[in-house]
Amino acid sequence: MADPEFKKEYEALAPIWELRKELIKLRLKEGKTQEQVAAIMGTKKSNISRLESGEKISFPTLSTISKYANALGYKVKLEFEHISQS
Amino acid sequence: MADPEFKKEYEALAPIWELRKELIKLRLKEGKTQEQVAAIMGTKKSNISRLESGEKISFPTLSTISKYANALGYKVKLEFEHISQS
DNA sequence: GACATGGTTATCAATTATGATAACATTGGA
DNA sequence: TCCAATGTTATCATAATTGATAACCATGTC
Repeated sequence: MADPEFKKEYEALAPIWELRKELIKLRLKEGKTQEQVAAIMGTKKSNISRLESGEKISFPTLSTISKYANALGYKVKLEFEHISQS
Repeated sequence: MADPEFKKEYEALAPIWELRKELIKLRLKEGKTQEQVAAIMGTKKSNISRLESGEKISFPTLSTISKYANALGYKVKLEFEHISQS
């Protein structure tokens, strides 16, 4: 974490970890399994697993996130927060 | 719009139009050109144009949206709204 | 008119995300 | 133990996004 390159990478990925945690939380809250969500989305459970906690992190498209949310009865809302100057 | 298939397509794309409008609004608010944003993001202005208002609509990745927002001094925040049952 | 600026469009290559299948790990219950 | 359910991982094929280049349009200014 002392390595500025690594730190930058880590910080860039942080939002993805947050998102994943949210997705899982949402799914459990609605009492659904990965397989059920997959079925509604028209895909397979392995893909849901990858989306939620796959080893190789990727940046899903808005389409995927939206489909996932819809499958659980939610819709996605995007907001932009101004970063305070230092 | 009477065609249910078309209607479904349209509604699925609606969030993208919203996002695009927001991106443009944010950029203008910060007084930056597409070329300036592109430079900060490490890409070209044509790609920014496509992202903001390209003819062929696509669903950008969270990575792209995040980079764009960061280039303008913002960070992306995702929220999930429960859809009321009908 | 010539020119610079900002934005658009078309195209192709490269990268990345997604889909599908199969095998495996883990857990809990009968 | 055996079994079913749930989630994970690996792999490959397909689809989609993104990058880069170039040409173009529209506008305003000299």
